[in-house]
This record gives sequence, structure tokens and C-alpha cells, in this order.
Amino acid sequence: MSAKAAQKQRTHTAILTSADRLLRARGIAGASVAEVMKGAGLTVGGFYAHFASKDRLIETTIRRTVATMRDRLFTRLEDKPPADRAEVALKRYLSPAHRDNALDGCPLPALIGEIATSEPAHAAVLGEEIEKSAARIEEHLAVSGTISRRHLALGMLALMYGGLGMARALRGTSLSDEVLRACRAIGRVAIRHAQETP
Amino acid sequence: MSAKAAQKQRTHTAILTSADRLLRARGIAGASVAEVMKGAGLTVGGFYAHFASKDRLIETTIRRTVATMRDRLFTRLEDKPPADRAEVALKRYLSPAHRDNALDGCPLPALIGEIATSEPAHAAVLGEEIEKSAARIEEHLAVSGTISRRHLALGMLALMYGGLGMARALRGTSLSDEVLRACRAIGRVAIRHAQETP
DNA sequence: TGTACATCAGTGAACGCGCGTTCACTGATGTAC
DNA sequence: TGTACATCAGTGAACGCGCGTTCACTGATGTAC
Repeated sequence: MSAKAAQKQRTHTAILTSADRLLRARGIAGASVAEVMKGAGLTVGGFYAHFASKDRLIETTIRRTVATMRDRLFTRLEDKPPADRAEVALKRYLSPAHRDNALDGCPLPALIGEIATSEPAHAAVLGEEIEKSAARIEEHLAVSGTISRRHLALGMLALMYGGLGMARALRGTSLSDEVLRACRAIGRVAIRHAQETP
Repeated sequence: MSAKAAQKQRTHTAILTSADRLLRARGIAGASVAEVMKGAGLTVGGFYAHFASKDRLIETTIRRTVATMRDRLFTRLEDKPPADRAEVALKRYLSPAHRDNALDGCPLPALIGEIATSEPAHAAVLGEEIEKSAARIEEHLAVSGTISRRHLALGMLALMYGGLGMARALRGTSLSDEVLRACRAIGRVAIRHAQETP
């Protein structure tokens, strides 16, 4: 690869990193192309040498960020007993640390609503990522009873996105902490019920 | 009340109704003052005779809409056996009909993310409404076991907002239906566990 | 009852601003001979 | 190795547009005498 191409690749990554940060902090509409480029140390016009449109950037950024989150969520889970793994992931996701550190956390709780109320451009990406995350959760579920693994995984995702979204919106209140505890408790009940019932 | 004041009140309601519709369809940022006024058959300048700012309108609209939703969700629940009431409310909220009829449904799944990523102006309103909704759910829960009524109520809300938000974002896919079913199943397990365990 | 004045809901143009995208350009890097 | 030309990542001003808010105004309604 030529020095020129290598430089372009570095710039490309810098744009994605900046978009990542802004997307988590301000959502899709709040992450303007000009600010993304500024965050990467560039001016706005150069953007279109890297992405065809803002929508393409957003899609790429969502895929990248959510994949990173997924890997982090399921990291070092082999150390735990199989029956505890789903619960450990749930606790990690619904933790006060994850709520407070939104700039390095999962952006989906904030983006789902924005995707639902805007054009369907990003809905397909969201669907793919949810499928991947559900599959990863299913891997960590012991044999299930009356609720199928898939249903348990999808329900856990809804509980995680809903709970973290509420907790972040209410940040700084005791209600926010209560919501996190409540979701962990409900999730735990569902996981144990599914794994213990024959 | 004078005819003038009565007319103003009618206009006030028309603005709120229009704002309500736009808020559900497009979220806070997508509901512009000009479009809200157009929807009420008025021009933009007159808005400030009714509300001090767009933020005040949004707050009033959220309170009004969520209160309506709450009443509808818990309507005619006395007909059901006490142990089934929470589950009936859950099923109503997480129904395909509620997902598909977003223009007449609960706007919170879409707004929570927007509130979390924008200024804290609306967070207090959201907190109050969540408290009210949690209290209403608690009323309909039979005595609980290991999970407190409050935790069960807050967890149910997270499951409802998260599940409906996901289902709406994924509208038109089979995954959307699966998410609704999964959330109803998990909610049912949690409610029964809480009500049956001594 | 009639007249003169005050009020104020609603109009519509204008304000400054930020948005996504375009485009003529610059200048360092790469290629051909 | 040296020279002439091509490429193209990135610049920065400009585009048309929609935003929230302001403001001078209009005209129907209400009030005072």
C-alpha cells in the first residue's frame, strides 16, 4: 500500500472514531458532518472522499460500535459457570458504570427511538445487529424450559435497551438506580426460570 | 368566560393535539413549531401567545399524552382477576396493534432516547411520568414474593418501552413480531414468579 | 344605545443559525518515460 | 536520475433549506362612559 493510501486509511479511521464519539453523545441528528470532521481534525468538504453520505457513515459507525460492545459484553465469560453467564452479561450491561460512561458504552438505547421515528434507512442495520446480539446471548444460555432460548435472548435485549435507556435519561436521580436494579432482578428471574424449568 | 377567551382555549387545545400527533410520528426534534401550527390550522407566529417556547410545548404534550395512554392501558381492568391484571396491561402495551398504530399510541419508547441525548430539560418530566406509571402498575399487582412490587413495576416499564421501541424500529419484519412475543413471555414469567412465590 | 379607545390572538416576513451537500481549488504523492 | 504530467485527499466558501424566535401589524372582541 502506498503512503498516500495508508494516510487515507488512517483518516478514514479517525472519521469513524470521531463519529462514534458524537453518535454516543448526541444521537444521529446531533452528530453533524461538520462536527464529525472537526473531531477528526479535518474540514467538512473532505468527508465525501470517504463516505457517500451521512447515512452511510452512520450505518458504518453503528455496525462498528455495536460489534465492539458485543465483544466487550461477552468477554471472559468462559470463567463463569454456564448457568451464570447470561446473568453476568445482563449485570454488566445494566450496571451504573455502563450508564454513566455513555461515551464509551452502547449507543443503541438512544438510537432505537431515533431509528423508529425517522426514515427506514437504518432499520435494516439495527435488525442485523440485534440478530447478532441475540445469537451471542443464546450461546451463553443453558438448555431452556418453557421459554425458548431465542425468546429469552430477545426479551433480555429489550430489557437491556429499555432499562439502560431509561436509566440514562434519568441519570442523577435515585429512580435511575432503581430502574437498573429492577431490570437486573427481572432478568435474573427470567433466566433462572428458563434454565431451571424442565 | 368571554368568547375571546373560549376561542383561545380551543386554539390551545388544537395546538396540543397537533403537537401530540407530530411528536408521536417524528419525535421531539422532528416536530417543528411551524409544522405544529400548520397542523392546527394556524401560522407560526401565533405560537408564542400560547407557549413560552418549544420546550414548554413538548413538556405539556408529553404529560398530556402519557396520561391518556396510562388511562387507556389500565381501562376496564377491574373485570379481570387481580392476579391477571398486570399481565393484561403488558399484553395490551406489547401488542402488534399498539406497535402499528404509533400515531395513537405511547410516544415514550421513541422519546426516552432523545431525552437521554439532549439537554436535561425534559428529564424531570419523564421521571414524574414514569413514577406515575409505576404506581399505577403497582396498584394492579397482587402481593409479591422475592421481587418488590416497585421493582416489578419498573422492570415491566423497561420491558414495555424497550420491547415496543425495538418492535417499532423493526416494523414490517418477522423479528419485530418475535420481539413482542418474547417480551410478553418474559414479563409473564416475572409477574407470575413475583405473585406466586411466598 | 352609541361612540371612542384598549386589548390581544393571530399573521407573515424577517432574524441569525446550523444543517447536508457541492464544487473549484491546492498541493503532496505517484507514475511514465 | 530527472522531468513532466496525472491523481486525488483534503480545503473552505457557497448552495438551498428548515429551524426557533422576534416583531410590527391587523382586526375582531371587550370595556368605559
